[in-house]
Amino acid sequence: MELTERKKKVLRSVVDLYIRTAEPVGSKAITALPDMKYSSATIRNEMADLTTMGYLEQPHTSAGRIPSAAGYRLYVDELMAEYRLSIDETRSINTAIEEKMQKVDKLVEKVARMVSQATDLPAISMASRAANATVKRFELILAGSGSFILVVMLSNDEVVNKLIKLPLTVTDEDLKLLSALLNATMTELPLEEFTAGLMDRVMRSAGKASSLVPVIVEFTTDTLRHSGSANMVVTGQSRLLGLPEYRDVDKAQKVLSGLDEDALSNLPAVMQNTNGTKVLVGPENVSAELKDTSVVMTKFDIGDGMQGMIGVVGPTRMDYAKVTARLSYFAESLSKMFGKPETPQLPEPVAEEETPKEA
Amino acid sequence: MELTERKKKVLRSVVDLYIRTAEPVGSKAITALPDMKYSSATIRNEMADLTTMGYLEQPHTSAGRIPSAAGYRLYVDELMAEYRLSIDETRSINTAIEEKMQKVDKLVEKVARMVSQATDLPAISMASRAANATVKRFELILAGSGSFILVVMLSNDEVVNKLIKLPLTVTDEDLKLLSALLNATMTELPLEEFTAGLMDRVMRSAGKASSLVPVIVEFTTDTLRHSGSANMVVTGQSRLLGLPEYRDVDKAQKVLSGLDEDALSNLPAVMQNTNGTKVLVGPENVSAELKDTSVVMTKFDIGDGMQGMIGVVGPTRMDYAKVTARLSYFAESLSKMFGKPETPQLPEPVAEEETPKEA
DNA sequence: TTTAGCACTCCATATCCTTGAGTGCTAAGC
DNA sequence: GCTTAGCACTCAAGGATATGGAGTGCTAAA
Repeated sequence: MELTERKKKVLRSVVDLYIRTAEPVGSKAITALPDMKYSSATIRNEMADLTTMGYLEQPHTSAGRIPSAAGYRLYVDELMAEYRLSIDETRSINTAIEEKMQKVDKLVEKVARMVSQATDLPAISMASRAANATVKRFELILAGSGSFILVVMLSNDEVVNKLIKLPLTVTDEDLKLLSALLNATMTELPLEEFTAGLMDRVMRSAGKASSLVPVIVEFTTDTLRHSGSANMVVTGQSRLLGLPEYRDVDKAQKVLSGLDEDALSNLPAVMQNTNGTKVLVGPENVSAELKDTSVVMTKFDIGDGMQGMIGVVGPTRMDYAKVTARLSYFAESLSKMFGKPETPQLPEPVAEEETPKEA
Repeated sequence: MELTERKKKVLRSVVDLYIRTAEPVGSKAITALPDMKYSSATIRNEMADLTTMGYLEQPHTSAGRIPSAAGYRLYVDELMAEYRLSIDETRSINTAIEEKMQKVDKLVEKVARMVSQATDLPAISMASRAANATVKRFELILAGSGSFILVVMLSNDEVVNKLIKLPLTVTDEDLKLLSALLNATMTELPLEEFTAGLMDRVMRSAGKASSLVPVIVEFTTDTLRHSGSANMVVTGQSRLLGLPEYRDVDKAQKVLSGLDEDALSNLPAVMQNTNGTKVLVGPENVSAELKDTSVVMTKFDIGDGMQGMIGVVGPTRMDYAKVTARLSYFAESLSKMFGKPETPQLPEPVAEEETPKEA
């Protein structure tokens, strides 16, 4: 059967209405739309066709139609009108970002909160470090007799540290020597080369401080191993319960448990080869628990070779146009903010942080 | 009216039963209990008394009784039988801790997940840094021309760092000088002394690197300001929905939104002067959203002057005995693990807290 | 002081009915 | 040919009514 222009128009109307009302859409409701010049009977025929073509579904004989997954897919890909953010919306997103981004180290969490608030849906936010990092530099800082701080700088400019306490006394001198040794032997190495053999060699050269080596090596390999893994936050789950489709507690629980589990761990894989915004409709989704929901995700650039992803989870009938618009705008603003450190037009040192407010 | 032993026994039975069934408890159900030697009429009289005394409530005339907040309070404080953890339970908690604790920096999150799983309720986990910290030491590490890493060591042995990129070239020499200056002038100072005047003086002495000072100072004050603030994670919200009292979506939403908001920010204050485990029943609770739920919280020691708190949120009829037992055991195990400096394979003398030992 | 008995209350559940929105189909109109 | 008015039919949602049963309070007897 041919998917005529009129059929598309009807389909779009059905989806639009269903997104607004969450109720099955009848032929009469379509007729009432401003630029629908046909009678309800004609619409009924078109809707019957769309149903046999698989774009619409009927909960029961005497109900209106609701879009099927395929219907949403078509809608998202071709039919939906682009949503233009109002100036108000862009402004409120911008000020939100400015206000909240004082402390960058909570980036992931903050972004999740903001996105959740902006869309009134649960939001996912994650940042993944660049994979396959190597160590660029070790620093050992004395912190008192018997304890020191290990600082490991990675090739992706990430820095991790750890306070290590040992039952032996170390001097500043010991640490200087040891860090020189570490920097000479264990930098620029991929994870695979951190073998027992390497550790042995280093320990043998380390002399007095050799007992520190295992702790350091363990922490380092651990860091390298987990570099590249994602750091994910989900917030705003309770917003789901405000939606009519989740008045059914069982449904709600299924979805929520799909959200706070590590069930989302393959999201990064799904987004691997995508640029920009991706919409996963219902069954296309990452996990079984989410098969009755949709996920809209988009990437952004955090700089330093790191990537961020933000997304929201909602019912399949969510307002894709609005959500994708807001999400993209978020991603764009964040990319602008973090992606390019090389745009210092302020004499003010531009770190990842902003505006010293001390007068 | 006198609260006789028999009344207490009845009250305990009512609470026990209600915890199990989530249904109002009638006089007959009490009679059916193994060591109840009285008839239902007698029990009825006792229950009527307990109702007028405010320990029980009646949803409607012809229903059984449910405990009031005061009833739960009494139950928790005096009546409940101590729950003894089985060997299985202690073992599974221990292995969970061992497995998951590889990476300490995700402590808070991991703990929340484990506790939530162990109790089948939403869990809260937080770690608060010691308040009123001062800076013990600054370190500046070159990370490439135009960028360096600022490491700030606090008096509570916490270490924070930040990668700073600047549009000017800094040499290793510059950084050495600057860090000496910082360590000479800005360590051991409480937050209040970080004034504009101080910054001016430092900048004037800093010479070539003076433009770095504002960024450093800002980051430092920010760190000090947020030191003492808590780092909180809530997980397992969806577990609530499995409970009969939250089949009502509106109730569920209220509670959930009370959980993922910052509504919990005054929990630390509530726990301030408590040691061990605290039970907040219903209206005693931290926020209005949680007034129909109970919170069980307990502290543990992370070492380095930092404190952790774990807790769960559940319906007022939750199994207090079981929950508090598991929570305490968790807290104890974690204290053992972190409370003392990290001494590889040295058995340590630990914790003087009371020990629910395995049977 | 305890208990058996009884009348009473009120919720929960099931059943039945009505209502109305929506459909598919047919036949007439353009 | 396409479109539309009309009609019979279906089915879920909501309201009203009846019924069963769990539980109570009270009284009087043991």
